[in-house]
Amino acid sequence: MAGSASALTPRAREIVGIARELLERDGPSGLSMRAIAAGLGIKAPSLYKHVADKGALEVALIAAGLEEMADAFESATAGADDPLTALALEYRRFALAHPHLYRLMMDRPLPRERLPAGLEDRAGSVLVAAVGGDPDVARAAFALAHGMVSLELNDRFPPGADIDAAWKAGLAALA
Amino acid sequence: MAGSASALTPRAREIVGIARELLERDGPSGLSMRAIAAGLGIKAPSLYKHVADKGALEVALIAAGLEEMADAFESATAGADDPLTALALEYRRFALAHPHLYRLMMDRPLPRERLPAGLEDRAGSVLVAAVGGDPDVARAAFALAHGMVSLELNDRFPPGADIDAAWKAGLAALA
DNA sequence: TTGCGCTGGCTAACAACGTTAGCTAGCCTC
DNA sequence: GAGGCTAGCTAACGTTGTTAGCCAGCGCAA
Repeated sequence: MAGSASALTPRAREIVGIARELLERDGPSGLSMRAIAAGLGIKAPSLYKHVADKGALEVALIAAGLEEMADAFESATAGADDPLTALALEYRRFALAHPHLYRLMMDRPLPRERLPAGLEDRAGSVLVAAVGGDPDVARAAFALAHGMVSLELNDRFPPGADIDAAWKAGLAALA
Repeated sequence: MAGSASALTPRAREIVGIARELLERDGPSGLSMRAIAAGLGIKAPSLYKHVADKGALEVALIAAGLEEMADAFESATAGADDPLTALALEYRRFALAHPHLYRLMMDRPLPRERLPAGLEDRAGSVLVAAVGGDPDVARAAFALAHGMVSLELNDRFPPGADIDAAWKAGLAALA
């Protein structure tokens, strides 16, 4: 049996929902099993009747995030006259809208075998298409986008830096 | 060379040294106060006679890493005929040589006020020079480099992806 | 109706974590 | 010698993820 996100029982999906809220509101330190349980009016050990462990819960959050990103990318580039810029805007928008989720998704190796098959490729193929078909350029663009939002989220640019201009310079070079 | 290390007592510098070894060998989960103390043959609470808390210890590790990176960047670009490529190679080399340290340095907001003044700018100015003076292009190059190593460290590229070629494509575009 | 077993709660507990309080052995200085 | 500082110690607290074991309620079958 495949351990994908859609294979979750309804109660497990409730748990993931609360986890998502906690993560987005309070950050990773607020994402404790006891806090999740409290959000459902139950005690922490009861969660283990529905979820294997905290890692599985995080995998579910990651999978949901990847799915949302892929959806957003597809609708952002569909029929856009400049798909690369549209994709970049959407990438940044998603990351800034969900900073804690984005970090959870990106700041560790991907647990590929615990993820639904093909999920990872969905967002990737949109990018390759937007960039004109060259996978090396696509990977550089992916790195540019991830680097830009990662540095922005972590407040790594000097105060007063023109982040829009940096995006523009990078995208213009790769186009 | 007025670094944060000079603000530390000798014993504190020993502690940071053990912490560095533990982090690099066992990753962040191996970096516990008890493990650090054990490496010195003492008990965890004794560490607090020398270091304010674990956060301060991490700041010391981050500062040391930034200093090493700045040194490496300066000697890598000094007299290079292609400073941007030399910088990129050195950036990647450092990150792959110290993956856990690199993540500790980059995966969170910079604690600027606990860091030696000017440290952050040192590496930055090397990059701006290597890129020709345009700060927007420099930030895009920074993002490209950080994104590339971050994705590589987290095994984010598909198996068999030509990472060298992706670097080359990105750098060629920004040059 | 009685009884079986599953589901989904619960309490108690454990190990590991960062951290604080309070004690003390040894050493330097007056 | 006396005082005080240094740097260790033990004991303990609160929090974390997690396991074990118990029990109420429900559906179902004999």
